[in-house]
Amino acid sequence: MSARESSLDTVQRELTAFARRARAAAARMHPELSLVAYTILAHLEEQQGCRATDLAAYYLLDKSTVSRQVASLEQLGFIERRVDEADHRVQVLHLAPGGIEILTAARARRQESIQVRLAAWDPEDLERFARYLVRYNADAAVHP
Amino acid sequence: MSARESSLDTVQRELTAFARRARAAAARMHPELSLVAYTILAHLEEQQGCRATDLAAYYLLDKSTVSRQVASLEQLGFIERRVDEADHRVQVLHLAPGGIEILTAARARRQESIQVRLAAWDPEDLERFARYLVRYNADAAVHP
DNA sequence: ACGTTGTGTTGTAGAGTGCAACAATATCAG
DNA sequence: CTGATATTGTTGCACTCTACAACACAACGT
Repeated sequence: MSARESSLDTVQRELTAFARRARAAAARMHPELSLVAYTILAHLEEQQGCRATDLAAYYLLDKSTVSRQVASLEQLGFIERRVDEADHRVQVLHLAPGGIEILTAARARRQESIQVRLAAWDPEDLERFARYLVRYNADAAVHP
Repeated sequence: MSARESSLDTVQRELTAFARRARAAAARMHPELSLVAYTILAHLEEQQGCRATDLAAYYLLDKSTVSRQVASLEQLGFIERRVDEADHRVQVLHLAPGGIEILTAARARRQESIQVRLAAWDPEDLERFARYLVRYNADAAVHP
């Protein structure tokens, strides 16, 4: 096996292992907010004015799944749905005050956890790791 | 926000995004093998002679969940259960021929996909990325 | 021998998901 | 303008994954 194949193999294996643990880890960190819910709220914070269809496309979810998640998040008072005036089929999603609050709390707990976990990392390693992850996800979006 | 905090934030966000997509991506790549099933088979290949309890601990799953997954995989002919002679409570799990076959096929498809995705990466970047992921997962195992 | 601990199974309930069918709105061809 | 088609989102349905609780069985300690 070449060095390149070996690296690819490692990347695949480690990412798979990570993905497998992520859901349970998220549930432990913030039981009140599932990984999907957390992700949607974080996405809405980044990109104010998101449509449900965009979320479905980005996270590879069925539109019905997103529809239910959104309905649930709205009922909990975490997000608001505003009908787009230009296109009455579209609902534009926004964070509600309650959503901002719980997102902030959940993220703080996640950050605390990751800070402990990566405390021993050099700043350069951390920065490079972050860049690699961004690049990987960008590549994954192009070659799904 | 300091550079370190910014990097931590990016790592967290990108890993979350990745985790969110992993399941659907796996389902697309090998519909006959769920992400959990694939992970268990790969784990068994690496570590011949695994106990169900070890799998549960490693992947943060309930023992009942692992029990059902294992039962399903055995019924499909992908793994074998052998009672440990030294401790009759323990079932040692091994890959069956069918499991080796389907694991090989699924991994090939995953590798093909990841190869396309990371085709433009320099070997050094790839190698560093792989090392970072290994280190991250090791840290995550220590600070769960 | 008996209580405790460890390993795995089964019952139950709930969340997450995809597919198919549907309603409402928008767009485009004629 | 009108009707066909496409887009956006919801609902019904079935299935998987999952955790928790209760249990059975084996092993280990006193």
